[in-house]
Amino acid sequence: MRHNAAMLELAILGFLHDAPLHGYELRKRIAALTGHVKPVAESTLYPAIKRLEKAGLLARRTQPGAGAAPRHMLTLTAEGQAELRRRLAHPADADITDENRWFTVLAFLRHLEEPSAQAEVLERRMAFLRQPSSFFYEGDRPLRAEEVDDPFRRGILTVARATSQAELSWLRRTLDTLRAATDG
Amino acid sequence: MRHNAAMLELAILGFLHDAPLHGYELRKRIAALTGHVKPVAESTLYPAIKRLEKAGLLARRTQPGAGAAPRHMLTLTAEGQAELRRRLAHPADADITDENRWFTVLAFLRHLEEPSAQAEVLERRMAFLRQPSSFFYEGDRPLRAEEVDDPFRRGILTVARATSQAELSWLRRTLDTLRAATDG
DNA sequence: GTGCAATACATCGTTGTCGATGTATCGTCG
DNA sequence: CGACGATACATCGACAACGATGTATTGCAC
Repeated sequence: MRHNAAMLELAILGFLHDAPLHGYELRKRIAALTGHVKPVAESTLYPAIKRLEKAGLLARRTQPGAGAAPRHMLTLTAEGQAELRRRLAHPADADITDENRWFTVLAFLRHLEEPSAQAEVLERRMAFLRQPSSFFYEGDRPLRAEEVDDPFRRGILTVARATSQAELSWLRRTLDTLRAATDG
Repeated sequence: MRHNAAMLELAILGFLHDAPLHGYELRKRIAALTGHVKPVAESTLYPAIKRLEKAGLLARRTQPGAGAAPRHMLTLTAEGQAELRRRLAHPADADITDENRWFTVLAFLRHLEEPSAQAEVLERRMAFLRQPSSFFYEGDRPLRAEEVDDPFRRGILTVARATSQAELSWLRRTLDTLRAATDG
């Protein structure tokens, strides 16, 4: 289960948790979710479906094609639902640090039932965003935007800073709500 | 030259343009640049160096190791410099749309000599950020944060919006400066 | 004096990615 | 009626990613 694979599989499991879908429709939904940033090829999606099927996480029933060729309606099995929750509750480190992958986790995090489990995941992201890290260093010291001469590198730091602040403030608001839900 | 490979190769060429380095040092710089978001394994870096060497983009000279094992000092060849500029001037679409890859382009964009060539690349990013795209759709219409119920999906849209606004304003400022440099 | 971390590079095997290509049906436009 | 695009899925081959593992040296701490 390499880098992107985890993300793609998570998206498949997540979408199928909402409703049974066939591959082609799944493909369109994934394209809408991540396609404008990082498109997924058909020849990547179908093998991924097979992997998940082989692992018993989803089942397919062939239906006469509404439009054209026969459709393979895909349904999440009980194990599939359990696996989805496991992956959402305990994402790999790269799922927390890589924005693309993190957004995929967020897109399906509502499938975790416990607000406290959701909060735990958000807290991991918060810890990552809070640690002082840069893209450029002087020795071991992370450089701030003002200390970098190159305007393009300053841009990286400026944008990263704005993103991180916006996300931290959203995380704080959302965690407050989740904690209120747990206490109440 | 698949997905990540392009980004990794660009980083190698970019760092070597500044100064000759050996693989181990290269690895540390790449880790600083992108490692906290998306780490690169040693066993990915060394084959990448070999690919570039084989393509004649860089040359190596073996030196007695300062610390330990013999170092392979890597230098960018003339073709390597030309290739770096080519990749910077004409990035693939995914280099523009994927934030990780885009940041890598930005980190080395100063190696393009012409301010007008730099401006062209920034304009491609601006065009991408300006087109109305979401992560969630109702039919074909992109949904705004306020229209989405799920708090986590709202978070995605909120954060993406803040990033995109911060970056657009930085892009406008920087493009103004670049245009002033071209006119002046 | 020996284990351990850091330096520095390499290879191997498994798995994932993706472009190219193929197959088949249906609707529609001309 | 013939081309074309959308629907719907599949296979193949080349190549990239990466964990595991290996090799070899230096220096430091215990």
